[in-house]
Amino acid sequence: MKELTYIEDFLIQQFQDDLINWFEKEQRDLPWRADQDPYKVWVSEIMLQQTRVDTVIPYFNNFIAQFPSIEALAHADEEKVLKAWEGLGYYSRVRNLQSAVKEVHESYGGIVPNTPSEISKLKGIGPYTTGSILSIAYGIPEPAVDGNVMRVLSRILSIWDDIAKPKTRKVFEVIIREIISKENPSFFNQGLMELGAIVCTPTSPSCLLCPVREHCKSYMEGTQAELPVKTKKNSTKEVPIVVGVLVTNDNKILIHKRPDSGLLARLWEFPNVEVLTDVKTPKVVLQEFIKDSYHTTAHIEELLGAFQHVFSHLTWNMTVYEGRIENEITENERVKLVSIEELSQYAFSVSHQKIWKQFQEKMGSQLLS
DNA sequence: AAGACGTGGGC
DNA sequence: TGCCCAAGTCT
Repeated sequence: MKELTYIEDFLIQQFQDDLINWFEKEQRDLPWRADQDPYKVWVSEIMLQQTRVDTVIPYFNNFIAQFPSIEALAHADEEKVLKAWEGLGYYSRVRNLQSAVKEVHESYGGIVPNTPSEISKLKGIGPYTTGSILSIAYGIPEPAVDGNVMRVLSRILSIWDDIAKPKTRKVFEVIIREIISKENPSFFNQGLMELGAIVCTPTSPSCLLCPVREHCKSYMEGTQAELPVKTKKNSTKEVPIVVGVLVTNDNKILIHKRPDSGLLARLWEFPNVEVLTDVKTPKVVLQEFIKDSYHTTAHIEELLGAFQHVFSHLTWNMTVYEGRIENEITENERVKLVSIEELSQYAFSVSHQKIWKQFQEKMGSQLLS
């Protein structure tokens, strides 16, 4: 295997010892490190996907307090689960997590499986999460190759493959299988990630503080700032959206649940529609949308504001109006009229939370509950 | 393989 | 301000 030419003169045993000793001494005190409960390891690994540690900590504590076990999450109301994830992003993660937890509860007697083939069949568990759960919760020497690991190893071994390419992950998995500690795969994998998080950072790595500096080829060559090679993605598309915060005569707010798949699936939001024309004004587009969707006439009062919301792959250019509607809307699974207090029980995306905040600031005391 | 899928922080 | 990033997975 040509990948292994990277480690022909690599001191594996000494590298493992240096890395693991450093991790034992310097690891951060994080809530998911209190024990190795496979369920908690699992929840933390899902939350940490593409998400910063500091962001995850309060979500993790709250989530485990509400859903402390496989059984608790398996039986939980999806609405409450989504609410516990509100603001974390990538919401399909939590729907897949609950779905997989139900599968473990029903098909594995509530025990997280400990083989790569079984665990990787669960929804939301890909190659990285398979390796992280198996190594951290069960001490099984499987590679857990994430962005940190690719960055750290590309520097240590001077690997110039583009880490943005899907196939590059496999190169690192082959190498990890050769160099992973069979005695302590948990600390080996976590050590590599921790090193990437606090020492071998994307920009300006702290090489002088690095416990494995003497093993690092790019440090020897002075190329650590050029690695890893990572091609960048395309810029995002802009989508104009018009939104209405609509209040009934008895001060209820109209909210709408998003579809079961796609962007922000199953989250709640204020009525909105993409503005596909530049002939009609956003206000007119909104009025027609409300008439078609809810069979009621809205009296759009004034502009609440206009702002941008940037996602990873697109940007919403939002125009937000406030308005009044007659109290004759038929509620159903996806359309509800809620009081101000009730509204806080529903999970909203951040963009619509911002809208609600603006609305409350503007309306202030006018809306008494 | 490449694009969908969120958000907040750092420079 | 704008761009890149942060413990990926699914289609």
